[in-house]
Amino acid sequence: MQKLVIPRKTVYRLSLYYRALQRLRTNNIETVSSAALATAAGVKPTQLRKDLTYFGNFGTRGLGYNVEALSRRLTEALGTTQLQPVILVGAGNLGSALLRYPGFAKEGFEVVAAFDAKPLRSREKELGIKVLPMTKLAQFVTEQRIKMAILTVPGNVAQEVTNELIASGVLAILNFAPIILQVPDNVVVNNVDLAIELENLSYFIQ
Amino acid sequence: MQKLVIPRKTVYRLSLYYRALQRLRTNNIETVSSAALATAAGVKPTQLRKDLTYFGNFGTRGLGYNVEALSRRLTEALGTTQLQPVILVGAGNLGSALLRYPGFAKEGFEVVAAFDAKPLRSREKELGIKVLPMTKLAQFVTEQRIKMAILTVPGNVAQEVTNELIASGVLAILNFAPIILQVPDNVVVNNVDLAIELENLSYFIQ
DNA sequence: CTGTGTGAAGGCTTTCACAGCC
DNA sequence: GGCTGTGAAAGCCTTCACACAG
Repeated sequence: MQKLVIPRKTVYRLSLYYRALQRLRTNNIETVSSAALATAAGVKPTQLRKDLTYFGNFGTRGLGYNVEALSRRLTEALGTTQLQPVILVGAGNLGSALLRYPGFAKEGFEVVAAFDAKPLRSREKELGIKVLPMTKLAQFVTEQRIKMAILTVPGNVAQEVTNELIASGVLAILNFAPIILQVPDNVVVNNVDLAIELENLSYFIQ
Repeated sequence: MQKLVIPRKTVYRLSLYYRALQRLRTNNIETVSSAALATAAGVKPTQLRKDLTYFGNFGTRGLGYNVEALSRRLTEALGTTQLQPVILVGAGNLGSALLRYPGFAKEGFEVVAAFDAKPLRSREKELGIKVLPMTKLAQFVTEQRIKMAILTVPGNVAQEVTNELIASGVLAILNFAPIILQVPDNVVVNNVDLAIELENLSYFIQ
């Protein structure tokens, strides 16, 4: 399966489809048309169908898609079949909140450890997880073969921490720091910048 | 100025440029080349220049851009010249963290009120803001002419709350609920879905 | 007759190549 | 010489139109 051929945007939408399918599953719906699923995912039906053809033909003409089967195929494609361990670096305001956020576990990610320059912060409420000092970071990542990290450190140390993560073997970073991280080609970064999202909205309501 | 001509992606990148410019400003750098600014913003120099031409010519050939002037022009374009009041709906884990998050204020947004179905939660630590019951939402939005809202309610009530926001006059929503909101054409929604971002990363490290 | 699968067309963005100005 | 500004080309993604299967 040559996954390099699949457009980035398609991959992103696969997650949207998967989400929508989960809702259908909990409602015990067995079959869904591209029109219905597309609406739930916020895209056009033709786009949904086109996206799915990158992975094969799962639909039944005249009927639609089997929710269960399509759902399973998407987890395979996304690589979320087995639980993926993740670490979180920077247990400040945002970091702590994310540790308590149930959304990750629900989607198959387990935050296995958190790191902070001042690990004593952990007192402030059971986060349900150990907060380790930064000095333990490299060893932990290497030994546990961690591949994914959530980065919620201040912008001025983000690049430095990133370098350490990459040196230890991390391949994917979800970055909340308001900085463009410089990383080698084999490392993927997704940026979530809350202030920029607001700023962007602000443009459209002028 | 016909702003409808400007590509969405360009608008988004303007924020990145603005960010990078702020850093240069604090370092008292007066002039910057498209190459340097592009690197800081994570884009190609030609793209940066192309993006800027949508707003006019600010560069000096052979020299670069004046940091101060370009910076000012970008705030104008983005509509962040004056402080924009924002409300937050849903003061749970994530919502509370965002209330304490300094990033918004730093970029010119003031969260003027928070709303929650169970406003008593507010006790849990001074959030530095009143948490009002949902019953006060419509009146507040109307009276204060609020245009922007951050939505951090559970997915199953997100659409319902959205309808209320829109009916009261909100035009832009930063949505953290894992749902595609159905809104009229004159309303803008930006989605931030943390689980999907992780899922997306997971695909690329297979 | 309904709804998928898909080559082809269309539209949008990015990148190139180079003219133009300091 | 250095760096911006920009039409033109290339690339990418979305949408259309319709063949085809149940």
